[in-house]
Amino acid sequence: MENSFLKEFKDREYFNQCTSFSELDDKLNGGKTRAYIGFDCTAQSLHVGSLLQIMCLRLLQKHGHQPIVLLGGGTTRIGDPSGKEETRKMLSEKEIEKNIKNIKSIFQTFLNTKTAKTKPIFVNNYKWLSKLNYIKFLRDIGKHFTINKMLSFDSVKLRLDREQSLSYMEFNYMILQAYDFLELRKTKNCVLQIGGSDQWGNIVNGVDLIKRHLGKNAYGLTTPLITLASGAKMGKTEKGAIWLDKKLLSPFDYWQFWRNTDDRDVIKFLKMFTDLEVKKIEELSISDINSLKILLANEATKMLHGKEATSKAEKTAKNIFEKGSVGEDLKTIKIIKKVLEQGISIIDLAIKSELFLSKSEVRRTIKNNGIKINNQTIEDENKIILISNFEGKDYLKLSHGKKKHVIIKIIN
RNA sequence: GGAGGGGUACCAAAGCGGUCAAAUGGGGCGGGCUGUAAACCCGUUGACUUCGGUCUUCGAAGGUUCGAAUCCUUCCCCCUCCA
Repeated sequence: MENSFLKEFKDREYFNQCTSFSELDDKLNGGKTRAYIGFDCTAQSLHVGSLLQIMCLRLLQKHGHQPIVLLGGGTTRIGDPSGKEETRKMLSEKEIEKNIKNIKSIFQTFLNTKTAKTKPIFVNNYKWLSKLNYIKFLRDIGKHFTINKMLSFDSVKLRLDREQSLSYMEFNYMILQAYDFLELRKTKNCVLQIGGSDQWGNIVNGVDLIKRHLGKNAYGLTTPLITLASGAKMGKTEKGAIWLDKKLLSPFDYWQFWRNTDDRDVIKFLKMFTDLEVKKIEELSISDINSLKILLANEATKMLHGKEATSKAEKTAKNIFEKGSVGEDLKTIKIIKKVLEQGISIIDLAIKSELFLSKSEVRRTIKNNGIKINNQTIEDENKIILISNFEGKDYLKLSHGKKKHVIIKIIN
């Protein structure tokens, strides 16, 4: 009988590859199982690109298993060459520690931290990696790895094929990741590692190492690389990364990210990134695609930022896009009344709004009819904004294009 | 260690003494069409500007010249072939 976790894992399109599906199936059916995913701590937070991984851990909990979140304090100091064309920047110890702390907080919202039996275990591989003894490590662990095989892994092969340099330090990354798995297998009885499809090689190494070193079984499970219908990779847009952190990306912008999903991706995303039952999702009518996008935005935002922030975001979106008005979720820029009595040029005001990078950009946008005040297109780049432009209210809406809006509010 | 080739804007890639803020493509941004979608079409894409111009940019630093992305010197980095 197929295990409930694995079944839903497949139903939600999380499944890509597994080292030994039937054995893993048995293992999961046997009771509470621990599984881990490693997260890179190169950035100050995680973005949507890691969301599928997080959802895997969430699903694990849902089915009564226990997730282990490995924050790669050690491996981040090395840098995974998988999928990277170049050696990464080296981060200072301080930065990494700060990143870890911040990233950890994300999991508090996605995972259930209350149910004692399945609450997530956080580990930092710096704890064990930093203590390794080189000679001992080479004798105990290094002997299980052949260079021949290591060279055949995509992460290494691609770099070598392109004649790009790969430092010895990075070359060791896969061994360290394998060692992480071994360590967790030993100390936490963690039998499963999940990861993106690009991690397959690293995961298999871990499974092999455990088999050879401990003579025990372990399993690997990977998720597909999500490519958007547009062909782009998920997670980063040109405007910046879609951060899972309200300090870096407001709930409203997060909501908008989902609301703007390509038609062709909506059903897939509903399955992947919401808690709605797969069966129900499949029954939804795609003829009303925009309602589905709103549903997706609501569900996804709720999970990260909570109910209240979500309904605010939805309301603001409705006000802006359907009524052409404003919403309380919009960024508000304060302006002193005195300044307005003298008048402020539209260019200066636009710069103040932080919607533009330079005055040149403001001028250009005005020429292209891209700036509006209270829905009125600005035609003259020399226009002076006065109190009268506020039309009796204490605020006005400044827009850059159709989607970027800011509220300018008068204060004394 | 020897012999060549190369580093140009967000990316790719032209330019190889003035007409170069630098062709072209991609990406981005704005407009149109629409549904806050896709596709398509148009405009735009260093900064500042009193719209006359001004300033900074072609790996780094010097030099030649009235004038340099373009020529010379040194340095740094990358690649190809040989050892």
